[in-house]
Amino acid sequence: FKPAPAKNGKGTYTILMPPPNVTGKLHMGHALDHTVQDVLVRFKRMQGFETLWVPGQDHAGIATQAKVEEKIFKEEGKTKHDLGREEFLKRVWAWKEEHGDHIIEQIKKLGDSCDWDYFTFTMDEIPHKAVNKFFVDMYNEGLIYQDNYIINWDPKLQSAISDAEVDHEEVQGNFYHIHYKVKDSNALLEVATTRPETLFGDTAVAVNPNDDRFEHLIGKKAIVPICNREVTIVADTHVDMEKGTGCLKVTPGHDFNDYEIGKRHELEIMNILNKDGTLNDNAEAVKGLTAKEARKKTVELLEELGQLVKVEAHTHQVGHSQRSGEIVEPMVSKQWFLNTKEMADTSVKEVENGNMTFFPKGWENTYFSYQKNPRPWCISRQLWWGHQIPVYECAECGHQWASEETPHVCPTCDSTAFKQDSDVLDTWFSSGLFPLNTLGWPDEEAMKEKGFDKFYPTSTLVTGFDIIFFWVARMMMMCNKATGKSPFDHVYIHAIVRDKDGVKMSKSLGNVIDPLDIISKYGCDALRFTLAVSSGYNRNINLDPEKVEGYRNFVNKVWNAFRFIYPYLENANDKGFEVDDLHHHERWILAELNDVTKKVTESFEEYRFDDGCNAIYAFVYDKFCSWFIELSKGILNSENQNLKAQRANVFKHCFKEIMKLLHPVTPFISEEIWGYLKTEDEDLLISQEYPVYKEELNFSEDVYNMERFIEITSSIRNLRSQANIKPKEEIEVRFFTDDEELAKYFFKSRGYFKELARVKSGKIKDKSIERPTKSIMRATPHTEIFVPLEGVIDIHEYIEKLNNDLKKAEKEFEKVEKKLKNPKFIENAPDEVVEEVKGKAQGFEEKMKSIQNSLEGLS
RNA sequence: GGGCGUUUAGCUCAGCUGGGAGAGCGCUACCCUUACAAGGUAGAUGUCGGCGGUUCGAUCCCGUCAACGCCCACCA
Repeated sequence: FKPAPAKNGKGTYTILMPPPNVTGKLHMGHALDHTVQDVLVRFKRMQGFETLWVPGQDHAGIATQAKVEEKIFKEEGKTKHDLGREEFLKRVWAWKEEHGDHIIEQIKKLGDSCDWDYFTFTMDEIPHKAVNKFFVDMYNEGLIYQDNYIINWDPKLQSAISDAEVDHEEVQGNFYHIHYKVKDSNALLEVATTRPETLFGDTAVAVNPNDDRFEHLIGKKAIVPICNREVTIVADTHVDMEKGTGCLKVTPGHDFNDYEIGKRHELEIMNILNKDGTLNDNAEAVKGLTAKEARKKTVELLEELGQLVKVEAHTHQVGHSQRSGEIVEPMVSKQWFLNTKEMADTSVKEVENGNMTFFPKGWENTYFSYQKNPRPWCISRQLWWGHQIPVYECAECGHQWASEETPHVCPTCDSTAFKQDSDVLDTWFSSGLFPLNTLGWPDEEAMKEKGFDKFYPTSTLVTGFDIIFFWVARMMMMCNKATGKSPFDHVYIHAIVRDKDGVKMSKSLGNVIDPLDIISKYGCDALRFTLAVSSGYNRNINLDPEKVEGYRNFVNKVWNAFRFIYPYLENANDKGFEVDDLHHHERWILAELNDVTKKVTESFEEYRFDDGCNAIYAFVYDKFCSWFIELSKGILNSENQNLKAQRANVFKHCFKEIMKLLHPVTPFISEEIWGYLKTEDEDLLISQEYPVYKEELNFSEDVYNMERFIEITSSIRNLRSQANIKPKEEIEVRFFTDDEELAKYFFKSRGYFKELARVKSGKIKDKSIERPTKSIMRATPHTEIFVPLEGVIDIHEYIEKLNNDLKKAEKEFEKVEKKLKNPKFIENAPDEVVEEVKGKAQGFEEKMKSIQNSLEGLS
């Protein structure tokens, strides 16, 4: 799994594994994500690239801290504050040591061929250094700053969270219409709000400056009900005259819009909430209540005062914390921010100018939409588990500075009485540097050792669309800022795995499919093949275990095919084969193998795993097993040692190539079978060279003939089935064709018709000869096939069948004939298309004639 | 409110720059045929969401309508 020097003039190929959380448990999403990556890595490795797949793990600030807090409270009845920061962190590390490996062990069951020596935990020393370096650089550039700003507050976690961590969900609420009195006037302002309890934090009422209903009141004072505070009536264009009552209460401390209005009008910001989301002293009348309780109480008080005009039902979007599920409270608070304006610009440009490409391309839009209007990223979290913010403040002189290393004294006054900021950084701040820190950045020695210059920028990032902003965009921004280069060339966004009905899997719905269960039931290769064959440029994969079963059967088919061939391989002499000596069936299968090689390679290179896997499946199942093996049985069981040896050589060659083609997708079975096929000086399959398309193996004439052979054989079988002829019974068949070349080929293939369709004897004549009676027939565009009527068949049914065939042929004929009669078609269509259509018309006509003749003979 | 996507066989989906509609699963019939019944052989099934346009020709390009889904947005 370690990078080996590149071969065949190839370069390096690097993938970073999206690091699973320490608290994580393996799910289908991982299985898909890792299957795709492992397919790519094994494919590129075999192609000769110096290939590195870097695994890692994320410390997952909030999730981990919450888990450990819960455990301690359950077992000891203590909170983290009872233990203190230092002791609590010790406990988290202990938990991590004990349980952190769980998901890693699960991942290994998927067959990931990543280099575990590169394993990086986001709280390791190097990532810590990276975080500190990046932070300090940004701090010194002024891009990281501390500010009082309105942020999303999670009252349950009691921490700020970023905009991206807020999900808006539809909630059934009410529109409360409230009367605000106007000072020195009898006028009443009707204000509509969904959150009456925030009126305690109102510091203005706003109307649109162009709204003549309220024009005369602008600049006057309104009186906030219950607390009777006087606030100014301001004019602001943000107010929508059509919406609500056209009159807006302004709560700059607890609403993002109002905050902006407040800034424009220099309004006072009033905080009415405690950290746990309850109302504080500033809302005397509802103090200590939760927001929900306070809302009820406020409405009651308003009713008593006669200032509640009406209540209307209203559905609206309310922000919920992705982490805790709690309703998020906008709150003004002192936090650390990263100004991402320029970084976002750069990361957008990098995609626009093609330095980084999305597959499928459509995801660009999503990526852009997140970054066109970036707001400052709130990076501080009021948690303990994570990278503590490397900013220090001196108690003596008040100096604040950022430092990569823990300082000994204050740089301005030499005092030792300084304190580090107690907040930690958003987990994504360290994940955003993952492409750098996994390769040793910023430690020069580590960078050298890990080959930073060789492996950075990485090649492909494989992930789901849900973290395009969280992770992809942040890596683009931060890594570009740090190095001037985008962290990857390609981003492949794969689908989301859903249940068979297209419903997202969730614990509560009980529709979760556990990859480990699937593996133990059907095998890892079957799961991998299913996921790969389901992955292209699609957005959803509806995973039905029956589908996995189907591909398990395919893996089994491969095994059985090998089991059949294996004993014959002792005839092989490992000399390979001379192209000139090849039997036409051998040329055919080699040409087909050559084709599928090309198709698979091209498909994998553009992340069309569906196309690639389908191509292998069809080749192995239909071409190789159904036809080549069947066609070979005669030779394999014959006494002709030369032919047997050559066929064994071809078999061995094909099977080895098939194992190589399959290896990226089904590494287990292919490596196992390879063990029986390889020569002594050949190494493991994983390090073999991937098959390459060769022009000289493109035997198109043999492919053309074989297609005819298959067509005729199937037709004979069809007739047999129609006449209820016993499978073992041998029959006489007569062919009529005017194509001399074809006739020769059929004659040459007579032995194979016998083996595959139980044809006892067959005469090949041209169409001028009288057709046999007491027979049933089938027509192709070039050949008529007659089988004597042996069993009992329903003559009416047979006539109906012929009529059906005739109708089909007529329909097809009419279609092409219509084209040919259209002078504009002849004039405008390319010559080759016209020729093609002419050929088809002729073929259909022949077929029609054949069937008509036969029908006439029957009547 | 803004944006994006999807609509093709019973189900899940593929159809690249326009030129005779495909796969897997499922279904039907017959078969323990000497690798494979987790199999074999044969077979049935589509107004390519509706309407209009461009074109010699449209599943594919343009317009429009409809249904479904997703994302973003400051909770009046």
